[in-house]
Amino acid sequence: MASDTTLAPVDRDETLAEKVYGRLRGALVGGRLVPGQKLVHRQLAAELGVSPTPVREALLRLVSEGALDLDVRGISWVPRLSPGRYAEIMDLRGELEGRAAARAALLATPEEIATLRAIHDRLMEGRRAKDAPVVLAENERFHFGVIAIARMPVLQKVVEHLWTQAGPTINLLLTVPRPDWPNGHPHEDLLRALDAHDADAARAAVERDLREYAKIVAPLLERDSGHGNPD
Amino acid sequence: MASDTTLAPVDRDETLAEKVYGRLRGALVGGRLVPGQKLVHRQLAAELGVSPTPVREALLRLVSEGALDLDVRGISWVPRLSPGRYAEIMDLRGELEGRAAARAALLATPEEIATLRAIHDRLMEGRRAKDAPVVLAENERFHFGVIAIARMPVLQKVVEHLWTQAGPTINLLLTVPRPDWPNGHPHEDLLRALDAHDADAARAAVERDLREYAKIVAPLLERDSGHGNPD
DNA sequence: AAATGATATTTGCTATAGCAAACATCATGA
DNA sequence: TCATGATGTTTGCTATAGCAAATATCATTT
Repeated sequence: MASDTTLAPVDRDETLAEKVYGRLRGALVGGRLVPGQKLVHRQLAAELGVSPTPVREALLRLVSEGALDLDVRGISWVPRLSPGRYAEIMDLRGELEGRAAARAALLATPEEIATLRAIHDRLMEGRRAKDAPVVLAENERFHFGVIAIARMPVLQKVVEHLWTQAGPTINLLLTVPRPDWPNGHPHEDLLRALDAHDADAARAAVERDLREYAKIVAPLLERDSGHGNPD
Repeated sequence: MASDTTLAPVDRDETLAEKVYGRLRGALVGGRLVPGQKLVHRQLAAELGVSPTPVREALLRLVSEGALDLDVRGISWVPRLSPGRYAEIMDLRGELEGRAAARAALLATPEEIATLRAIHDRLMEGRRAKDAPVVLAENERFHFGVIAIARMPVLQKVVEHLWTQAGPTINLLLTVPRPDWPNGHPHEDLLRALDAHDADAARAAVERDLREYAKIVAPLLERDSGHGNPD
């Protein structure tokens, strides 16, 4: 996936700042950081065993992506998403991922579809095993796999940022029993649409996926979206 | 525009990093940084009279927004947009700004529309005076004014990032005579659509604006999008 | 003349230090 | 008991220093 051209692997090792960023982003989208939580860069630095500089850099990057809030004093917070803002994020994801799925339906090769299907199988297996981290990881892989097929790098970055912004809400989801998808999992609709090169069906499948997902999470946000910054 | 509620102005003065970011972003969207240009944080720091730290912070923020490229060695470049990538950016802007305009058509008050119209008048006056900086600034104000009416903060941030990414291309635009909009300026269509609360027409106006804009810029990109990093 | 190699410079990354504002703690006083 | 004020700590921001890799410069060699 990385390079199908000649030579030149040797990807430089990540900087510390990138590692810290990756760790924090993982914690966010894994729901291990709770909304309202304060992130103190010196404390994090001590915990991670690095100097404050790369931690500060990672925090500011997350702020610029909208994944963290920065109050007037420069303190980073895991934001409490208001229901309205959450709805806007999911709405945009639906529009953008739907567009990517439509394009993917036109471009997908059988191999790519098979790869996606394998990801979805692992997702379902993780769900049967009630292994939340696996479910979350494979779900993310699935969604970005579709975007990769569509070859839309700008859209990909936008959705990555939206994904991170909605990340902390999923710990709410984990507190509630997962739905059983009486009409079948939307991913399966999407896979069929890709097989059939049916762009409209692909878009509809993604939109249904996100809509049903949001329908579960939204009510859980009501109680959660305080306005202040209690510490 | 900032606070129509009681008390509490006193917005803390910007940090140096924010000032540097603002200056660099302005240079990007004003076309004063040429694609392919290398940005060396220590040199910039010396020019701006600050230490390397806030400059580095500003550069990395722009990188995370996609406005600058970072090569493997950690050097920041003003990216050369490929025609395909430019098209993707404008396509996404069309979709997102179109959506915002549609919503703005439902929400806009007469006062808000009047404000927009004043902005557009200044834009046209700047154009008659061939004052490019004014035209660019008022155009940006107009587009984000529409988004502000729509009350879509997440979308706003996304479009800001897209705007910055497409920024360096406008110096290409400045080399070419501006079109005369034989069918009238799309902004005027949009203003009429807002007046009429016609969401579909508003969306169409924005999409036409961006499409015709892109039609001018795209051919200019062909020659410009080298792949390498000449210095 | 071209290639090679040594040296000096540049440059990004990380760590550290200092400052000022914010915050917490606690003693004092009404 | 509660308010006030002094003091020490925390914390974000900026500057500075050191390191290592990359780059540039230049002398040497073939």
